[in-house]
Amino acid sequence: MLDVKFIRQNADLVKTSLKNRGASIGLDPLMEKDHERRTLIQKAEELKAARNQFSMKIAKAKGQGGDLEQEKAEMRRISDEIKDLDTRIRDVETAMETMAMEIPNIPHESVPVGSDPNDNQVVRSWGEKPHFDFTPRDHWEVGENLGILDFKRAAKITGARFTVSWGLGSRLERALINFMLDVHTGEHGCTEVWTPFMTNRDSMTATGQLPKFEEELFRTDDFFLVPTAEVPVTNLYRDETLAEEDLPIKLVAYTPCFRREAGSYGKDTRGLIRQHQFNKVELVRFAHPERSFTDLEELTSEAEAILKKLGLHYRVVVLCTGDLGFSSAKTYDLEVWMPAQGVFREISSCSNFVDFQSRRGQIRFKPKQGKKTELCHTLNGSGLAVGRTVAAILENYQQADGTVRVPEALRPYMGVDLIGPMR
RNA sequence: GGAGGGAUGGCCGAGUGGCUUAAGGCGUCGGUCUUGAAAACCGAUGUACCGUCAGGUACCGUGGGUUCGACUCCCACUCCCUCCGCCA
Repeated sequence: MLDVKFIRQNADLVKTSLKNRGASIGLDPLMEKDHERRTLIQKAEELKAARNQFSMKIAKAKGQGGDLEQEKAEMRRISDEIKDLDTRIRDVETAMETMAMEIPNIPHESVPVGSDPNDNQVVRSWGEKPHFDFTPRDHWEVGENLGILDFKRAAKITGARFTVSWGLGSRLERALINFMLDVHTGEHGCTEVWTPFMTNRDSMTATGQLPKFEEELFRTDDFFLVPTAEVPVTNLYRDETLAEEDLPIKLVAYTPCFRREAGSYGKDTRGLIRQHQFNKVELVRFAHPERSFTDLEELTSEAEAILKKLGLHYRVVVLCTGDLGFSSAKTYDLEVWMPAQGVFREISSCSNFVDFQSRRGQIRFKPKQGKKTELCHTLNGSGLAVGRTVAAILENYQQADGTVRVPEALRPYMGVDLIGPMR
């Protein structure tokens, strides 16, 4: 959420931001409410000052045995008026909150202006496309032929867009999770956290999933299933004040992720690319505002490190204003090469939300030299999406006979060099 | 599911209708002392909103009510804790 005062003072900037994002909402209704609110507050505070005066007078008179009937009557009138004004103020503020929640973050100045994914810019790439002497098969075909991926039974147990993995397929999933966590904790200095996989409404609101994207979430009667570890991990410090010297705080968490994928019917219906439930190792940072964009570069390179160790060809793309997520000020997508389809697929998304989430969640820090408490900047990135990593490995490391070589870095975790057919 | 207890500043914690401008402690910051540190002592230290300024207002879990006036009394709700029951 943006600060209403900031919107008021930087209306042009916010309007440009909305236009560049292709957003359809305007600022005028919010600004009108803002004006109304300030007028009402001024009136109410004047009356409250008067009420405090009268109250003091009555208290003193009572001490001297006096009885101020006239003042009491006046007080009653003032109190009624205050109550009325307070109700109106609250209504206006509720309306403003609803409107402000719908305004997306302002893209950072370094973000290219554009309308759709075609305007995203490739920043760099790593590795090379692997060469095949045969026509590479899609990962679901590789997995089903080996008997390690089982979409049919998953559909029977639950439904479409779920997966069962068997044997070394299951082990690959687990190996990747452990491998990623070990790299981020051991080499990147992240602290591992284990969180609830369901959260309440306040947490979903702070990170920006609610109120706008409720149709994307699975829910129980009481809670929402996490669509990403970003939600529980970022909310660890909601409504807390951190110490400046503790920043940046670097966390990493594994969670399953649950997404309805509403509006994506017909897209990626086969394989592991778009599932209702998938595993992800997530990097989250709480950063000092002065260096959060440096933190974004670091965090992105930490996610890249996993792809490098796995020997997977990828490229880094900076999202243009039109493709940028609602809460993000700047996002790099890591796209891994998928030889069967001959395309790069998103496998990680690394974003700096600046103070957008921390304002909603009141995540703050106290500067050392007696300055005012400030909002932290929050960042996160997949490090990586595990299901898509499995897909990438199956496609990039497949061999003519249908077996799949295990990337060097993963062998200690897999216990084998080769994934052969299930017996 | 049943019974009971609780929610006050960064943290702990006192506070039964108007000197609450929220006691006291811890922590933090500054100072004195010290070669330096610790200890001791002295002082400072909440957040947000309105206003160009002066200044003003609000905030003791949330929302109502009573009252001239609510941290304090009444009602409802939320969350946390303890015990019992059930249970991986």
